[in-house]
Amino acid sequence: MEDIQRFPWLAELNPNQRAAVTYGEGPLLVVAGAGTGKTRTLAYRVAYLVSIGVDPGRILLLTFTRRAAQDMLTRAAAITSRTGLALGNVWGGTFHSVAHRLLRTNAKSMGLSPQFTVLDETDAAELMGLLRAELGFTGGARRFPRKSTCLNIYSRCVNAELPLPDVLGRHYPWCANWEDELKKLFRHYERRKHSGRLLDFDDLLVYWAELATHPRLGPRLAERFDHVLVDEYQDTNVVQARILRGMRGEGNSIMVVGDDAQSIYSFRAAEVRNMLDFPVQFPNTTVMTLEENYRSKTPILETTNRLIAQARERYTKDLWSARGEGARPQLVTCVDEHAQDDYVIARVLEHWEQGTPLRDQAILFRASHLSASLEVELGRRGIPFHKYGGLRFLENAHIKDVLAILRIAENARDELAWLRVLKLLEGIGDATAAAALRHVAAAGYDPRSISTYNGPSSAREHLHNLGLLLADLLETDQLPAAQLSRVRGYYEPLLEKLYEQPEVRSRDLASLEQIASGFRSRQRFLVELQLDPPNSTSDLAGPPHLDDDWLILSTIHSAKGGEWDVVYLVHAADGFLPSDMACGSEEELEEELRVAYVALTRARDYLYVLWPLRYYYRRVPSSGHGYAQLSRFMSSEVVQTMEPKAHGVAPEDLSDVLSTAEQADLTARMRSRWD
DNA sequence: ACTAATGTCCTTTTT
DNA sequence: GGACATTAGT
Repeated sequence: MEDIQRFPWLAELNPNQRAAVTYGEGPLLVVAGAGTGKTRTLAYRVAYLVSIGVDPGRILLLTFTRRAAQDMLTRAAAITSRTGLALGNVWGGTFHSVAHRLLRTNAKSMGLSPQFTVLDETDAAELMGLLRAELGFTGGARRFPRKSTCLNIYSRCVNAELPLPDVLGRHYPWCANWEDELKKLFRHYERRKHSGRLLDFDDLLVYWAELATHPRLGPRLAERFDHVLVDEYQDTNVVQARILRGMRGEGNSIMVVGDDAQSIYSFRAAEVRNMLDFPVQFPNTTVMTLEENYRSKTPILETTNRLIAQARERYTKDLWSARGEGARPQLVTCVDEHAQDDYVIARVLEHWEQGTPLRDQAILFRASHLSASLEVELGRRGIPFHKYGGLRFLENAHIKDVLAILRIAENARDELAWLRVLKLLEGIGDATAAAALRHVAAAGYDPRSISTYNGPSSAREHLHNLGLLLADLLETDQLPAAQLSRVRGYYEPLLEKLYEQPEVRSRDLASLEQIASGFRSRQRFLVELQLDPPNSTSDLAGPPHLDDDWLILSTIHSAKGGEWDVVYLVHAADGFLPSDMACGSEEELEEELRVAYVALTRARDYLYVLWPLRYYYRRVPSSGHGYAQLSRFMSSEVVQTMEPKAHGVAPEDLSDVLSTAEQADLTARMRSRWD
């Protein structure tokens, strides 16, 4: 009460939220169901702490994405500004980005080179592949696990803190007979990373954990912060939990927020137990729960409550709506994928005509490729949209090529970057690239020395130019965008020889340069790009115009934390949701159910669940004859439809009408049209 | 010895 | 369209 008089904005919270925001000493676990104001609570908490005099630079806010941290800090700043207070420099970001920041300044104390560079997932897999070949594990009678599998196994060992045999037995039984080879591979992987001054994503966490739990270094780090706040705690892994235990010092307090019903990252070794066991790991924890939902109208919430009621194991209770009655969710059966596209677009336009902007409507799907036909159709009809998730912009070959050149300038010991750049040249393959790299190593890793490598004549001029380019990047003090521009000057001529449609790729390089223009140092540009890659087409587009409006397309995973007036879940068929990739165990299926729950709980006013009855182009996993089945999670008892009949008309199957000879005649005529 | 091209199989979610 | 193995070509 006293607090409300001092800070009137606290009256904008409900009593439970307010209790969490103004909570005093000791660890705090907030179990917050979907739409119960989790983000709001964290933002107000930051604002509150700053308002009562906590130094913003001593607050650490850990979130799942960079965007989430920014959103919260923007909201917090808006609140404090109402009492005439600036928010200041709160430490905010993902575990990985904060880890990077801490390791960059503490590299020496951990025995790391301060010039280390970061390997992203594909680079790490590439290194696994390289070592696998060097160690002679490839080419035998028994097939060795592919490089990405090797990395996944390694990564799970690290992130789950489990020994190799356990991981193999539990998740990769078909690789169990390679245990010795894998162990050797991982040993070499560690060595090679160290000699190349490289850290992979997992290293960022692990080194931070080592720093935080070290008997002498840990306490020094912990006393650096007064408050540590963690969002989406249900999706952290045991290394992150260890970091948090280390970050708990004498005088500081820790607050975590999460919802076990929304844990959807166990494929990345996230551990719900982190959240459930928090009170055990942090003695004297206070637990608070938020159950009042401010997002969804009652019929939607009843549906999502019924949906999650199918979960075998669950801790959070049912939510109740503060928003009252509204339209019932609709389960829509479509004849095929095109009918689904048509139906969704028709409803989108209908809602738009009734006043709901496109940006307040979202189409959600389990896997990125499931929106392909919809994207084509939206493009054809001129309806603007932005897609979130599954972009893999950085994994495009031409983007990787260009960035590899910058990475050499940053860390000349990065052999992966070298090999990639060298193998672009004509006449240079694995063996010559490796020889060229030995030449550079012999010159003390001076990148300029590549000029003097006596390679095949077809590549000699390019090698010379590469040396000049690298010298240019090293010697001058240009901004990242200018450096990228130089790199493009070297690379664009190669681009035309290397790829089919160089214009498209060239445009991508232009947007990359656009992104680079936001950075002042090459190191920051490279690292930020790796740790926070563009995740949506809007990240790649220029700044939006005020009057622009666009529809949202998103993977369910990328939609986490979002909410929209109208939500369409498409491809709600067995095999897609749950994904047939995840039907191997009870645990995986449970997680798919939670994925479905995350999807449906994004809706505020209207919810449509759609599934196509028939698939033409893709094999349908469960029933082999082109017909799908409704998602096992979405029975009519769960989503109570008002639209019993199927939408769309299937084209008649004419495959038996023509004889084989007539078919051949038809195709022959089509083929010879230009003769 | 090395590179380039061809063929076959598989295709989730992301820091 | 990518990973990987195999084959053709220099």
